Amino acid sequence: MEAYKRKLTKKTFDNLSDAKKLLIIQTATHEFASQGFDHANINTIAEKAGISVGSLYKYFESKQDLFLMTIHQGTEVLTNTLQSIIPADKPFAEKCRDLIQAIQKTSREQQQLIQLYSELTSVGNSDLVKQLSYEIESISASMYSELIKEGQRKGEIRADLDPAMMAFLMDNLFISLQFSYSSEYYLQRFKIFLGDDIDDKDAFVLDQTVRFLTSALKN
Amino acid sequence: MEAYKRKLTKKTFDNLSDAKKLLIIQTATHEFASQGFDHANINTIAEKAGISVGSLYKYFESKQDLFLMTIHQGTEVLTNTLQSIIPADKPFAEKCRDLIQAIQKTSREQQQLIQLYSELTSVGNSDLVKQLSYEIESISASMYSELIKEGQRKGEIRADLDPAMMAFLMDNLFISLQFSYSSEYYLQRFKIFLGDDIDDKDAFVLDQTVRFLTSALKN
Amino acid sequence: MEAYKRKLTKKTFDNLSDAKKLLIIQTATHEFASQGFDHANINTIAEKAGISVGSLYKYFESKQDLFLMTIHQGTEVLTNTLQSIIPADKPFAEKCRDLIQAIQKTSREQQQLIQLYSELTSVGNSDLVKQLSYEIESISASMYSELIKEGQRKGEIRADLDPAMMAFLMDNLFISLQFSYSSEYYLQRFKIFLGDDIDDKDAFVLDQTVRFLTSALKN
Amino acid sequence: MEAYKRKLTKKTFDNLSDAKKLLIIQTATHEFASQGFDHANINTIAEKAGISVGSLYKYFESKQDLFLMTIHQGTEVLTNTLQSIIPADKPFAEKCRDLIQAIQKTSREQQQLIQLYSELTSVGNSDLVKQLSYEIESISASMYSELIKEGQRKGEIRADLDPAMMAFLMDNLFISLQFSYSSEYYLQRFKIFLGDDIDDKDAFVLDQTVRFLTSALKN
DNA sequence: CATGAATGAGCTTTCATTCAT
DNA sequence: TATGAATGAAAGCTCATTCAT
Repeated sequence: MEAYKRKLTKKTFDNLSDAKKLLIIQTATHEFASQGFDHANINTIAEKAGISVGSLYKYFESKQDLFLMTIHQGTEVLTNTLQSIIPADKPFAEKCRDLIQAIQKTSREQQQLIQLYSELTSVGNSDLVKQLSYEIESISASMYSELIKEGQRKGEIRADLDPAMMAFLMDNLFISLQFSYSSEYYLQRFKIFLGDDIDDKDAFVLDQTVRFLTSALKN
Repeated sequence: MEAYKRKLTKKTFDNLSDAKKLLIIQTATHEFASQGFDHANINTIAEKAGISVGSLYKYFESKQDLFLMTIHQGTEVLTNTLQSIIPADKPFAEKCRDLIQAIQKTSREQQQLIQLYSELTSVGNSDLVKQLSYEIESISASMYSELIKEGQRKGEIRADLDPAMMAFLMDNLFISLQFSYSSEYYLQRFKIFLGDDIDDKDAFVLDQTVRFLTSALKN
Repeated sequence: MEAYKRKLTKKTFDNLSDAKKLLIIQTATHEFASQGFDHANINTIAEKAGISVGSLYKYFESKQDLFLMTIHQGTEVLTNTLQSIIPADKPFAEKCRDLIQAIQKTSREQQQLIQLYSELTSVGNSDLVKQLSYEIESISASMYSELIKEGQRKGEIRADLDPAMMAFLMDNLFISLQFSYSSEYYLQRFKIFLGDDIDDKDAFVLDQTVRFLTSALKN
Repeated sequence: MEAYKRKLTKKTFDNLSDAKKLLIIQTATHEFASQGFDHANINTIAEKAGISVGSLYKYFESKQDLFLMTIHQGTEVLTNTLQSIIPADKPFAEKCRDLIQAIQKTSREQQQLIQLYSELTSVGNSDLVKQLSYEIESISASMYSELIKEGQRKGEIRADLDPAMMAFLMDNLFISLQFSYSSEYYLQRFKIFLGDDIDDKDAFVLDQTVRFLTSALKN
């Protein structure tokens, strides 16, 4: 899995000023998130970022690389959230609550990042995509897994549950929730299940999900 | 939501022999599932189905309509599975087991249908897409919701849980599982969480998921 | 010019009931007039006329033939108007007035026919078009020419003017006026010259055009 | 009417060398004039002009814009002729003669431009078409109108004739004459009225038309 | 290094006409 | 004689990528 490693950006991009790098990333993120990978337009991105296509291709090998880099950047933002919640010294149930609350908050604030992530499937299955998905998913996998194990050590979580599998199920719930708050299609579906006033129901959704999750795992 | 209704196929398609209809649906399903909506090629579909493009456009208004029809067809297959499990006279836990087992089975057998479904987001948000998504999701929504309510009536499921919300969380888990067994990207992710030998772990996944779910809801 | 003669309709069409013939002609006229020759759709015409395309092609060799037939029919209507005005026993000036008034009236009532006529140029230059245009134009040519000659015999019109040439100039004026009342583009132009309230100025246009024309020719 | 203004060409076209611009304009003019708007082929134009379709679409938004640009260019040529004749210090009758002579000359030399103009109607009625037609027609409208008014001030033209209406009638005659010398259909018609030896009759046509026109207007 | 003009394959959709029934 | 399903060539337009300046 680790075998193939390639940088997503060329040195030329790394040498850019932070301001310019940020501008390019933001522009690309916006375009990919709003148009989807296929309909995103490289020329438009270059224009909106105030650089030439020629330069863009000096910084990135291809459209795909640019896309994957925006994902990579976005993931850091999301990972940081996990890092700030999971290691805390709190009971499992409270961490669950914090995580779900964070999802509700970031899904709305960082809508584009979630939308980006859900475009990953459109891109085909190059080695690069595999590498990236590994980077992304293995972080969640190990963090949630650790969270479960810790809960089991502390006696909060049943010992007959497999930590990896529970991490997987938790992540499934969290990803679904993220999509439900940010993608148009999943928002639709959210409303079909719960009614149109989703945005007034944050507390309800939070409460019920915490109950569901803690009850599922608790000793 | 019900206001706008349009047939996905023209009468000319309905008049076709069952064999021809099936061939077209299968060909289109395969193309859309393997290439994604944007990269699917109408000319290729026509050629592989042994008809002319002209005819294809006599049967369907547009590429989008053809796509949505394949989804519609596919959904029926999946819905049938639900219909055969949920009304049964069994305890809730057993129905959960049946449902997850069905997911494991159909996700592999009907891989294309799941892939198709995950393409729905690429298509934009026409009224037709909304109508279709409503058809699809509201069936699951109501069936799972009923399942929960029944469990509550029978005292199997805690009364403090909201049936609609629990239906939503269940469906989230099930959809995630479906994707994990059929989409390349989610399969990757599945393996990152649980190791490469996914296909040998059906029983394990089934068992753990049932535990998780029943424990989450049980009284 | 007379060399090539071919019927525009097949015997099969002639054998149809008058009602059916009329329906086909009206439907085709409407489609060609509103869409233009190129964008007119044979299948649509058949459908709206309540017959099959197959039948339509039994009645007419081609789209072009159908079009030319509608023109042919339309011309008769317009020619009738000339026939009713020119032979009358009135002074030249009054006939001019009658002609222009007729143009104002029929251009609005039979808008489609004029629009049809202006599509003749789009059709290319087959022998059939030549034959048809000859039929149409030679009638006006000879009638206006006779009108002038008669005016000259009666001493109403200057003898130094060539009747054929004057007929040509008159017809130019009349055709331009017809277009100005029926084609969208020429109506625009009409308004640019005379202001937006064209429809309130019939009397004015009539009066000024009669003055212009009679003064141009009078002895 | 002036409200909506859009450039017909993109900056990229303006930046081209004059030779290249001219080549593109000429190629497009030829294609549109010979094939008509609908049958003109963008790929053919690009090929004949020695550029790629991609480039053509970098220079022009659409087929329609390319077409309208060729008209716009053509109009300038025609307008220049008016500008050189109408302001001269000559009697009205002589200006008429000059105008008609100019029509006979340019209609043959610039046949394509006239054919182009007669295609304007095929294009539908976008705002762009309206804008362009306004540009074209209002120039003739005001110039002819001024010509009449000047004639009235100088006592050459009857005071009871409305200048705008007379300008309209004059322009009708002139446009008809232009078409008669350049469009195949109208040339046919010309010959039906005057006989096949049109090209030997320039002097005759000129003389008779001047007589007609001056007599129509003179005091 | 930066630029941005140029490329051209590729794709959806239309519609006059045919012909088996 | 009537039908209408089937055909398939044809055309406008897009956009990732290159490369001369």
